[in-house]
Amino acid sequence: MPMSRPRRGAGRAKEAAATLSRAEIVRVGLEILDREGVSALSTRRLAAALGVTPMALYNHVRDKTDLSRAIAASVIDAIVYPAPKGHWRAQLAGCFRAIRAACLAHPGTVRLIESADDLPESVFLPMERTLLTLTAAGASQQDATRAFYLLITFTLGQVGYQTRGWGKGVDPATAFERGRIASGPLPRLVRSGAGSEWDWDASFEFGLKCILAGIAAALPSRSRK
Amino acid sequence: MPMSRPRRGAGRAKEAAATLSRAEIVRVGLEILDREGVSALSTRRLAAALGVTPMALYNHVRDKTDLSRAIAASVIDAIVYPAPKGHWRAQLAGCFRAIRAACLAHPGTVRLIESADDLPESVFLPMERTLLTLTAAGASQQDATRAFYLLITFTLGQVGYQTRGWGKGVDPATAFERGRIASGPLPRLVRSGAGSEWDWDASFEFGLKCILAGIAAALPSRSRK
DNA sequence: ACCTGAACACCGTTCAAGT
DNA sequence: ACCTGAACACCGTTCAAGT
Repeated sequence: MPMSRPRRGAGRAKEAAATLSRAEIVRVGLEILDREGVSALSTRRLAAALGVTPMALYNHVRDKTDLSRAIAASVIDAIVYPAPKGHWRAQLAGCFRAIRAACLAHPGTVRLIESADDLPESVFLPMERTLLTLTAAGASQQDATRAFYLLITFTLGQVGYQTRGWGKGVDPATAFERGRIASGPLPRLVRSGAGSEWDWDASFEFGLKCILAGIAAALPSRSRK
Repeated sequence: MPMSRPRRGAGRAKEAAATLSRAEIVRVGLEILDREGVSALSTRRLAAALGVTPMALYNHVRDKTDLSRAIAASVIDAIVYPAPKGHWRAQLAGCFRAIRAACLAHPGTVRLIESADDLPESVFLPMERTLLTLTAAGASQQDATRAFYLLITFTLGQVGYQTRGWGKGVDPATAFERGRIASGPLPRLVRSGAGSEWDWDASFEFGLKCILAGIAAALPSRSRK
């Protein structure tokens, strides 16, 4: 029965990986995620790309959840935060711009983070940074934490809409005529320019500016400047 | 071969639904989603709950994507927005508080929206409202659109973290000792009070206040009040 | 028009077996 | 210690058939 067994590197497997390792699994997993999206990231598909049997993965990874989290962590861990110097506004802006850039470089990551039950520990790093920066600027521990949630939901959400599209495939100008929206046409929306050519960079910077201005207004008055 | 066929209402199927319909499918689907989460929302599982064969669903629903979107739409469509009266701040606050309340009432919805490629048309309703309110307050079409993205990412993201937890199962006090975080302990985070007893309502209101203050500051000076 | 039943190509994962 | 192969309990969906 065991005739020849020329499995390794056969077929579509582009990785002729000599040795299987957790790092290698994560690397190729991220590649699949970037190229073909979350739905393509299956254990069987990944194993095939590595030229290996599905069950071989389980020697380096506990289960699918562990795998997904490891891939997400590999992106988040690679973020380089700018040195925490200067005005607190600049510190926070730099921190969340770095997060955004990292997630945009690997578009599937946000989806992966969103569908994860447990997040990798490294997400606590920007949180700790934000808390340090804001408490030093005079915010209470509580307000600083609230501000972090505000900043992280905005940052990740924005990347999410940018990468997967918002209302993709729906034309607001005709949605009403086709009877799909109940309450009339959407003239403002039609003229908003929100579409495939929307400038997400500018949109992010606008939101960031608003948030930082709002946080400044929430700081105790003596430290507001 | 066709011996008795006592299928309907047998076993665990709690719905003895006389007639299958799109509305009924969506209703029971939302029930499953609320009770057991997105992963339990499969066509086969749903069909069983309806006391019907999986393929019966396909007479009322195009595919899984269509089903998911219909369920999400049923939640979003049910949102009642407060009358657009009073100060623009109050209008926007009311609008997004309504969205938040609706999503919190059906915790799986955010997950469903996040993993949908195409969003239901009804998401354009709060968008149109936001644009109307803000342009009336003096904002440019572009800034109003940016402000909407800011508000919606924050609102949905916040609900997402609230329902699925943020860093659930990770203790920031010990993450470092266990070697899972690279850059030292997280004293600020430990003392932040962010945990299972975190007050998400207050957190949302804080963020909303910041955002509205920030938007106000971005309005042209003559309409800022 | 609506539903069933068998089938297909996928999943994640267990378990016993090989080296 | 690491990998394979067969198997199990699931998926979404097609297709031919029933009423």
